[in-house]
Amino acid sequence: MSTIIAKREVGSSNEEETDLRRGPWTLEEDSLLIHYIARHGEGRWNMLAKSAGLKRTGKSCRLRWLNYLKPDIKRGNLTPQEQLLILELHSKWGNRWSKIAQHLPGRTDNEIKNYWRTRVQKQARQLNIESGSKRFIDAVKCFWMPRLLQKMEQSSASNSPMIMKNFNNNHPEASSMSTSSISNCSNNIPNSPSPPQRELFMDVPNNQFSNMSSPNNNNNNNVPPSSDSLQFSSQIFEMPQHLAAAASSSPIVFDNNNVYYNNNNAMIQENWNNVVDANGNNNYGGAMMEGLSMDPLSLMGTTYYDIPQFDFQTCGSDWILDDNNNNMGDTLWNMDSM
DNA sequence: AAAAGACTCAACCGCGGAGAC
DNA sequence: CGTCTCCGCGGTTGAGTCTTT
Repeated sequence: MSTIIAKREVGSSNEEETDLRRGPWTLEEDSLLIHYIARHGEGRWNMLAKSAGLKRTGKSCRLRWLNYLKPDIKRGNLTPQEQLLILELHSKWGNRWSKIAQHLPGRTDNEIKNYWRTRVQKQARQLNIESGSKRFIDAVKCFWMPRLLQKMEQSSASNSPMIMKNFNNNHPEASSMSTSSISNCSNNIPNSPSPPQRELFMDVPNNQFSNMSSPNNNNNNNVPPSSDSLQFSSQIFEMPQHLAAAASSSPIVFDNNNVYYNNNNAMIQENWNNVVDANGNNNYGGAMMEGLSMDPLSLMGTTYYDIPQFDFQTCGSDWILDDNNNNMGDTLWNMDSM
């Protein structure tokens, strides 16, 4: 319900009293604003408000236009890609909402800010983690972002084998995401028991390894890669189609020698040396096992996982614990709630 | 079905920077 | 320089809606 306030304009010779409306905009006001901007363009908001016959402040007009009426504004929930980008950019720039919004076409700073406060900070509250703290940033990087990626992969795998391709095309800025923003995940994370099962998680930049994947590691971030760390240096990683199909429904699990995946509710273990692509070729053996760079040209095939400068390593699903030693991984970052 | 609590998001507020005078 | 106005940003509010009890 709109209210009307009386504003006394001090400085005016006759102390003109202007009635200014506040609160929700009416259709009529929207129409006035849209038509005025269509004719005269935006900007000079105070003058615009008067000229358009709107009893609103220039600020209010600007906000209404930029956050709601502007034609190119996108409606609907943020996609996982957009959420990932927000997390990434927020880790870089903090609460610079307008700057972040510039990288999400059609999304407003207000929308992003609301998303952050209502979704992201809510998760932090539930975990008794101070949002913005190092620990919270770690959790975002090590759990939320990987799971967004996983979700993106799953949805992409079911629609198209070109994992991440569309994401990169739609978000060229994402290709400049730095691995450093997804680094050093373990500093404030409690030590974890040895993971009984490993999922593929994006983590750790080149030459930096955390203790998240190995019970043998200490807190030194620069310890050498543990035997169960697996790192992809290449940006192009071909996934055989049967694995891509498996990945569309449940996580694929890697270790040094094998890939584990779900097939009709049976856990399949396949040695990398036996994994073949659609042409019957094995491109994965030694290179994959050693976590070495793979030649993209040799991987020309049918299915690609185009990973935007992210590195991966295996890690346990229970390595991150909250203050009560509950497994955050089980309870947090429920992507459906995002 | 109703009340209470939780959540969402459009809109407002205060502040600071930029530019004009 | 100092003052004023405009603009844009980030923080906050609160009405409406949804969910839970």
